[in-house]
Amino acid sequence: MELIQDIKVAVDAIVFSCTHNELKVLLIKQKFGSLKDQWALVGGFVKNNESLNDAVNRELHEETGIKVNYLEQLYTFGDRIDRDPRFRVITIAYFALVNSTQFTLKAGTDAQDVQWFAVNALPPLAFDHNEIIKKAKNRLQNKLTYQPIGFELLNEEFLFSELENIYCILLEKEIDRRNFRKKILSFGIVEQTGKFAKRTKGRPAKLFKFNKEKYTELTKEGFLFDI
Amino acid sequence: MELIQDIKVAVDAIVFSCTHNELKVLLIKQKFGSLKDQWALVGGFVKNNESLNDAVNRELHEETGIKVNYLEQLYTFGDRIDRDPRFRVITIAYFALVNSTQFTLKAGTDAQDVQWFAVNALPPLAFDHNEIIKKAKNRLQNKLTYQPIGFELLNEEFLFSELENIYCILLEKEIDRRNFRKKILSFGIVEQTGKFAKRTKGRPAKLFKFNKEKYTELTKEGFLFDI
DNA sequence: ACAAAAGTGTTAATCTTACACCCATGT
DNA sequence: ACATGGGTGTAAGATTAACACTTTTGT
Repeated sequence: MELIQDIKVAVDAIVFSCTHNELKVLLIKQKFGSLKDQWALVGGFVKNNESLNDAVNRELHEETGIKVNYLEQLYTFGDRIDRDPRFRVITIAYFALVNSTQFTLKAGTDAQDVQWFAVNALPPLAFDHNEIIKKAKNRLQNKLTYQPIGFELLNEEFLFSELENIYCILLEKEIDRRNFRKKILSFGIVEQTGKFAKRTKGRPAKLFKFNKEKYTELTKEGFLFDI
Repeated sequence: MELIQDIKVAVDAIVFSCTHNELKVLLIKQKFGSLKDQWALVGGFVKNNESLNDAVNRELHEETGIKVNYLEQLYTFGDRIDRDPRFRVITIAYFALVNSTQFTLKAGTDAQDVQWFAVNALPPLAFDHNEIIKKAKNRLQNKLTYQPIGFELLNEEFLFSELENIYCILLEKEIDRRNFRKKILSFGIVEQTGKFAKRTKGRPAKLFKFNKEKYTELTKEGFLFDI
């Protein structure tokens, strides 16, 4: 290389949750810097002695304090060389799933504000973040059909109607309640807890939980989750 | 950021082909530098004013001169901070498919040697390249079942037996010839050319080709390729 | 005429889809 | 007793899987 390389490396997290029958994404507005007053994904620059994974987790912790149930690398955005107008930045985007009922949002020290936004009604975001979220949503929808990640958006103990709802909302289509239940149960990776949800209306509903160990084990034997 | 960020950004390409009933990957041995005398993936540092995509294509061109049929971003490796002992490097890995009968290998200016290696019998490679190839092979196997990329390893005009062979080898399992043909043809994305392959033994075989436009069109209507 | 690879159809089994009524509880 | 959401079974249709013989050519 003739010139010294001068490319900054950032990470960004697309944090999804599902509430009020909508898929939501977590955005922050920063107090200082070029992103002041602009909604953006949670993220920041990677430190020299920090793995990429550590970097996302640190940013998530510093800026929002949430605990994610699932995190995976999505894609590295670095084809538009002016995606950040200040200087050349590539960003490694991660997508995360959380159960948003498990905590209340509190803005971190650098953040002016943190909020959930419906993915289908986003404001204009910093840089190429709208595009990044689009890609993440796409990956989430695909992945949902061939990996049991829907559970990560729910409480550890959940109702079948809640699980069904996740699939309805995220895949944006109707699902037959009976067939869905039959299929999921036939996999043998969801089990009854023996408990019932107290409710104010209707028949009390059984609480279920996802058996991740069982799933891992079945996967080794060639089992394929497929909705 | 307190300190100046000092992370180098590289790209690497895992180039697959399929010959002699084996999945092969393209490796190079460099003339100079720390990689002298060690087999490694095609790759190198990204230039300041160059997109990631351009960087891979440039490296492929400079180091090997091959023309790939398919290229997609695989994963960004940056969790082991000492994966390159010299300094911190993250690499964005791309996986590529080529039809290796379309050209003969010639080492580029910086390369001492370029060769195809059977994926199941690799020598020890530079850095974490063995691990990267493992991930790429995995992705290839998965993708093969839900996207029509097998064609990218073949000539534009191919025999059904060749296509079948690709699937057998890459998925490492037996395939029923009759069912396979029926299924592929039922998709309507493969068509006869009207030509026949000259051959020295056995009945002459029809030449087929993949209709990519048709596939793109069908995809828009919700068609899912699935083997 | 034989060896080699290509081409082809049917049937049983499995999986998927569509569909509607009863159940347990709170008010 | 009624409103609400939970729970369940069956039959028709579609898809997949298993399986073996005939065809065309070169030698």
